[in-house]
Amino acid sequence: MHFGRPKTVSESRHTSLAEEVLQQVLSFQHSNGKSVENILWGYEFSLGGSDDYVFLIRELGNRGECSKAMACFDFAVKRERKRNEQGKLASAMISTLGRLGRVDLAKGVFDKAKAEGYGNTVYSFSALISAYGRNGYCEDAIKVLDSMKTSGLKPNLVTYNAVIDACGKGGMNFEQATEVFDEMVANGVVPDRITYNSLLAVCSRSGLWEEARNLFTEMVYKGIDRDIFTFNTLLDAVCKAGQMELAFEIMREMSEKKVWPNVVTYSTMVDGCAKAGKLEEALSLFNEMKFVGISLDRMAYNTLVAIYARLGRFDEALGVCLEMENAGIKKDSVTYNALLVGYGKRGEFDEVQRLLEEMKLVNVSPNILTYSTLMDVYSKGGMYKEAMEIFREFKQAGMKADVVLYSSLIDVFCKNGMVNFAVSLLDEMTTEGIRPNVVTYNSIIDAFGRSATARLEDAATDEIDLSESESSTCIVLTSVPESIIGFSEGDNQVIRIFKQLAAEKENPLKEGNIRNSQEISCILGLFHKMHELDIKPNVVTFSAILNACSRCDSFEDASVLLEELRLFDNQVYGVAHGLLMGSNKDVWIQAQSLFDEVRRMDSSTASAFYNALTDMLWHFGQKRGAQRVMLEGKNRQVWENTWCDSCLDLHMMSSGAAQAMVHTWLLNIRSIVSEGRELPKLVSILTGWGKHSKVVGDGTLRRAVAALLTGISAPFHVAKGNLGRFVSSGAIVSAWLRESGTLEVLILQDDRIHPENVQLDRLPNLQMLTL
DNA sequence: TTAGGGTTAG
Repeated sequence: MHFGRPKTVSESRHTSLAEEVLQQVLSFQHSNGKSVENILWGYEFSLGGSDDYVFLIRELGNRGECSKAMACFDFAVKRERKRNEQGKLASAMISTLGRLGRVDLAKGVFDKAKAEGYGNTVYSFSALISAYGRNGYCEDAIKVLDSMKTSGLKPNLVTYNAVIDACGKGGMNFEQATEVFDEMVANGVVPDRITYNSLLAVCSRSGLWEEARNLFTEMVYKGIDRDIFTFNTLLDAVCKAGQMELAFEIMREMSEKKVWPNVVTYSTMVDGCAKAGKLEEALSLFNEMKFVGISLDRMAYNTLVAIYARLGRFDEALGVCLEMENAGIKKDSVTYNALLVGYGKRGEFDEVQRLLEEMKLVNVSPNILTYSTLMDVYSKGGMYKEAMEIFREFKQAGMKADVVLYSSLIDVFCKNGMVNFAVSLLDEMTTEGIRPNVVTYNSIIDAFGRSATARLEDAATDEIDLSESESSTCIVLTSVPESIIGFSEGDNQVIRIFKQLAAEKENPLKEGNIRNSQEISCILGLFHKMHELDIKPNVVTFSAILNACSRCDSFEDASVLLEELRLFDNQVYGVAHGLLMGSNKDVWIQAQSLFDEVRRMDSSTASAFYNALTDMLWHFGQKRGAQRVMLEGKNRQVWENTWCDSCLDLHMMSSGAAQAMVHTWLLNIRSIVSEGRELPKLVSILTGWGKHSKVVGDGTLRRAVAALLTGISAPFHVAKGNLGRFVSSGAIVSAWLRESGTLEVLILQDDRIHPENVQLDRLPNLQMLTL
């Protein structure tokens, strides 16, 4: 009935008396079913039938008063004699329970309604589908749709819309949602604006921004109006894909179409900017929003708090909290979690403690996100005792671990060289019915890339029960107890591991090479499992695989890993493999388009990929390729570092990328010298001393650069008081650069020789290098 | 029956 037209907000058909009753029921403290019933008895003959009761049920639901709403429903359905009116009440109750997240109760009402003869309606089926859908039970929603047909009912527009919506919320893919869409059309039900909006949401959740744009165009073509939901959902799809230029274009378009951006539009855009690392733009959108007179709501405030907290701009984050509370919105668990992440990641554990106490004081209970966050930041901060306490608290709260909590634990194990425990935990979560995701796998793949076998052998002699393990170097062959998360304190391996980690805190992880075929086969096993579970890899996976290649002693082992990369993504493989084999023109064109895609990601994701790719090339002696990739990254400002005549900043670079850069930079200042110009008085190379590496103080980069400088006899020495800074006077460096042999050592040569590319092997274009 | 936020990988 509302095809192509905006759905009008239906006139509420309740009486004013119903509002009075609502207030009475709401103000009734400590109410149980009985007392709500008593209030309702008092108005039995004055309330205007089921419309009033539907109003009460919905409004009580909106205020989270689940049991009062149920009491109201029970009362109303008992006094109602007409079946269709009882049916209306049932649908309202099912829908309300669905919104409250009480699917179990919704199903109960549905079953009861059917048994008592008023529930066999399209409405109650649709309501149940929606209840399942909004709580992520997509398969149940589809089962209800099927059962509806066997009950002799014809699904209508609302039913199908609810099913498509359920597909989106339950994480179904676009094809499956399209099947429902096709079935709907085949049954003569004409899709409307909401159908399309829900399909758009499916696209948004599966990252299909181009598909979303096609649907949007299809709506125009079919003459279906596009409303604020349409635009916001499309924007969300586009933002989630990091296509921010397009997002801004769409936002302009909506104003032209007189669909005015609202608080959701702005929050979506802000989040998109923030995720793409464009924080200044995100903040200025907030200002714009305030300027055009849109007030921030709870979500918008929380988004803003999260951005400031992540940036470590705590004064501003707390300022926003204050502003929010002044607007009458109390900090909730989302706000607290955002702050906890911010302080935790920066190691400000006193503040973490203070916030935890504050939460308890104002009765905001920690949820699973709070626990995951805390365990993660404490573990990463080396505070294993505290992490263990949080784990205990989490167990005591009776919560069930989810994919993030498992992944976080898995990562802690991986970072501490206990890959065997990590893999067992992966098995355990799968058995528990919790589906690992790409992050879970990335942690473990990355750990294999670092493969700290040495550390694991030490662990075998420790308190943890590894007694059955031979001192084998194959990590996964060592057996671990059946249950790691464990049920009781006594057999809880997580607690034991935390205890052990706390006891041997100062024992940094040694990185080693991938040494044996068993380890390779273990990684392959992981990849196969990913394919089996249909877990899509992402750029982090690719970086981890490339890093693992860099840890392979033999080219043959690396080839096995690259083959896995090929199975995942032909383009990334093509570039990595092509560059490794000695680049040619085609490979470089392919590489350019890959780099264009990487550019859309935030800077740390992008730099990690460039780092991994350059390292792999450098490791296998493809130094010219490494240099080329590094230059590309530099031109695209991947590392945000300083490059000038007096200083080279190598922070955040992998050792391969950094070494390639040192060569390039020295060639660059050599061109200054050969033009007869003078170098600055002091020239320096900054490597940092490992503050930014995963293992504090590790300084792998510093060591690699030191070795490189020694190797080419560059006259730099470590700066006084700064281990991570190499300095020299401009005059000395100039003299060295003018020496006859210097140019030759600076120009990178490939270690591997590829006869097929000989004609392409020319000296680097020095003009290109003068940046 | 439809839209936005907080946790995990590099």
